[in-house]
Amino acid sequence: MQKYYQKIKNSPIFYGMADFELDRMLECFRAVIKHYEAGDTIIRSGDIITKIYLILEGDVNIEKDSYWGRRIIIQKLHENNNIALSLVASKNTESNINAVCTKDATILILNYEKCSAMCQNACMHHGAFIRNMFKILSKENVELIEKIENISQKSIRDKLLTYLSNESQKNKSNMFEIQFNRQELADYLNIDRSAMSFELSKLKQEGFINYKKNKFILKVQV
Amino acid sequence: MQKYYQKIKNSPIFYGMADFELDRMLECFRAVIKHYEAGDTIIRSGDIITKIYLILEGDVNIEKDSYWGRRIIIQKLHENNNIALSLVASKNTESNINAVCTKDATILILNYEKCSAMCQNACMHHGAFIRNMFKILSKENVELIEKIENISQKSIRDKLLTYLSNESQKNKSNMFEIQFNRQELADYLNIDRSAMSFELSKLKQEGFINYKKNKFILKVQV
DNA sequence: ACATTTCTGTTGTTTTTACAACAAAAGGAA
DNA sequence: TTCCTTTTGTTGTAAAAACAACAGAAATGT
Repeated sequence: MQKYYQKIKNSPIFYGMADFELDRMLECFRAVIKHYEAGDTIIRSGDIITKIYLILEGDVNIEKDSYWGRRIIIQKLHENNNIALSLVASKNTESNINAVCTKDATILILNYEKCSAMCQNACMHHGAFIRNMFKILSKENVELIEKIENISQKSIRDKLLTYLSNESQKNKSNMFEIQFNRQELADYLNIDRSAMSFELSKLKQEGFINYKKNKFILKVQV
Repeated sequence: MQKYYQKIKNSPIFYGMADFELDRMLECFRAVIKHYEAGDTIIRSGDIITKIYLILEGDVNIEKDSYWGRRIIIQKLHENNNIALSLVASKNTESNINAVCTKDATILILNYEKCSAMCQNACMHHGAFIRNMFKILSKENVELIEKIENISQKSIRDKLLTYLSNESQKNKSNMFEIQFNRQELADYLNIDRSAMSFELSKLKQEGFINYKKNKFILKVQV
């Protein structure tokens, strides 16, 4: 635990807490650290989620299997992200998603149920913690809405321009670097990779954008 | 305010509060009630959101205008829903969505900022309130993920079957009634209405489903 | 009951996308 | 460097969806 203390302290979910408060919380939550290898399933669809998972290292995908085989990537999570935080609040709710480790990961696991039952009123730090959770969930909400906006566009071109425009706004610059490679971007936008590459080429030719690998320049105000 | 007291009391955001607590909260939050007519814009993209909006009556759409004209419906909100709750937590964040009244509405507006600044520690009911908000946001999160699942399917048929299957699960029955009419369902699933109607007919012919108006029977386990 | 409006289903045509197969470029390892 | 692997770009074809236009059904108002 000591090895990861700084990381834990700097994570959004413990934001603004002094060391002594953090120590108290970790104890109260029965915090444990668990390691997962790429390919491991951390949460399986159907599991009852009663714990909070904080990614300290590694990558995790939130996926959903459709009944006819196709796998949908809902979110890609990294360091400092929480897994399935929204499922903790709705008690005794089965998970409807899988959380799959895609890059060797270290996860901090907090027994939220136990703690919230015990110290809802007693533990003075609980209030700050739940406010942090609320903020995290809010942010996630905004991101999900953004994803819906992106994939709700009706053509590949519109999806790309909307996505790039959103990224540009977030970076407050018309030059920015994206987090996805081409296949991942296609998965995120729910389109065919080759068709997307073709459309990117066209957009470049027509002077709307420029790019090299993951660095993009949005030349038009969309 | 008295006219809507029971509605307010029974809303999820004030869940579990006694009358005296509710009174105190409403005062603390500087609660006001505002009426909107169908067509009114309640929140405009660019607004800074510092208040909590609770729908007591009427319908509200959360929409996003794409830069090339098309309007995307992100969510349809009704009685007991909160508008843009996720934007309140991220302080000083501009709204990136429009909230448009689609059926004459009565909205309870709470000055969250003022209250949370004043009584974060003082007001003993604030804790319960934020836990309620957390739960609401969690639920919304789960619904957004479900929408992403639905619209991420690659064919109209798969979108329909996924949506119907999810509805069936929620109703714990293979017979259920859906909340959308055909045009609204097509908007929600991001597909063309007529193409959707055609696919529904095929699914009925092939024996996968049966339906009459908004009542559906899912005959297969998908 | 009748007229009018709204909602739903059907069909043909055009446009867009997915898919497959391959080419070119970039990145790593020996 | 060279070989091999991974990523990205290109093209033709087949499949799917959007679109438009209309017909029939259901709901609504008078």
